[in-house]
Amino acid sequence: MRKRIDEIRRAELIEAAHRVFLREGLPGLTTARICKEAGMSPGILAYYFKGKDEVLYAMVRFNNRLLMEDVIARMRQAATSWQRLEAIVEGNFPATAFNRNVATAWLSVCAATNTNRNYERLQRLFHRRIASNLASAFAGLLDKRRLREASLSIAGLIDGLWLRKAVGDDIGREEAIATVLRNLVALLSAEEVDALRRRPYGFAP
Amino acid sequence: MRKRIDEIRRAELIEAAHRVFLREGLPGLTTARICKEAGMSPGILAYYFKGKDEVLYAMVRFNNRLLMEDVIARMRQAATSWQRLEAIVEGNFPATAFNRNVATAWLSVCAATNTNRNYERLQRLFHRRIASNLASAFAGLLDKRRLREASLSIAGLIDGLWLRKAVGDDIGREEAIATVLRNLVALLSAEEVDALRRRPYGFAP
DNA sequence: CAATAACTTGTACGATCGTACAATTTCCTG
DNA sequence: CAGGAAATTGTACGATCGTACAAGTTATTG
Repeated sequence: MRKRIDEIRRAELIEAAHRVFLREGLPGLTTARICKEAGMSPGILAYYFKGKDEVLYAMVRFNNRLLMEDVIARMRQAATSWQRLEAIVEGNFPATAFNRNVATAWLSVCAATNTNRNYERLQRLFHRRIASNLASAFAGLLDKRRLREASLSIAGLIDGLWLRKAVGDDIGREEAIATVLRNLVALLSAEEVDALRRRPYGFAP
Repeated sequence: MRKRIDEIRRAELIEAAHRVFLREGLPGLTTARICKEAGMSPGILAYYFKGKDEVLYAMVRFNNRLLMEDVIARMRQAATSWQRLEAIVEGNFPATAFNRNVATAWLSVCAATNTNRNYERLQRLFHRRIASNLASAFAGLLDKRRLREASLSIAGLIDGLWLRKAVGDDIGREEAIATVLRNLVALLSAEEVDALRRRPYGFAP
């Protein structure tokens, strides 16, 4: 039973940290507030974690995993390469999460990447996953140069729209998705778009 | 002579704050470090500024103004609408500033926008300027809907590429500019691009 | 050359944070 | 029901930060 209560408490603290993080921002995320949010004593954090940084790391890791799993689930339901691309884009703008607080939180983590090695590793992994997913959807259709161009454009635009959301721009989820997909279509020729739409998932070049 | 030394010291402190900011990040930007960087006593900051926040505000404001003036200077040299667009894009990736530290600093400011009203006002103004510049370059060519689409894509992609730079992605200035311009061309029809290239600056619809 | 204003220094105070730790309570087991 | 391990509490310590302020130095002016 020891293992059980351990993981329960850790999960509770991580969830509490997440709520505080979204409400107070990264500078406002203190150990005392996390414990209070979880309804526990201020000292409890040091018992289940090595320190504050470990909680943060676990929190970011958990949310990245959540987003990734959502994207993967969407991709599994895709029948064509085009639907796979839609799944990637839509998955990167979760309906319940595309708001200013979440965007700001995400931005804070990116900003902290420069000083915190753990964050950097996490972000790098996260970005590689997106690039890998895009590459699989484009597989065999684009050469290396154009794949890089499309990936950078799509991934960059997704991040950019999140950033605009963070600074208060009035962008809706549907508009964000439409904007990315519009750019995606524009970057490809009509024949390429048609090929993506016709090509079933799992197509090997 | 009072006004003179006042502004000199203020400028020195702002410059010192800027250097510390780029080196240590937003969390590492302390009053003591700013003063030490400027070669002054720790208490001097309170004499020339109301507090730390005012220094930060002045610093961001100063750098935004610098970037804006560069963009405007480039736009003045443009002979056609297309060159105006190039000026906007190139001006948003300054050769000496498109590096990871600057990108991280910029990101930190965006992340702080949610809690700091002054930052929010500054960022909002900054974004309006870019939107306004883009609108003037597209004037008469695109209707309201497509203007919004193009502005959101271009401005979002610019911000997104800065974000990728901040998290360590290996993106060069030329590649960033080329990516944005490539998307811009893709979003327009061949006739529209041609019209932009032919149309002299100052064209009235 | 004073004397008054402007400028600069160094320090000290209060607040806040992360963390360690002894004390206390809860829970399980033999 | 004991008794020891696990879990939780509350506090206290050191470090760091922003700011205020008295004291000291420099410059200006009558």
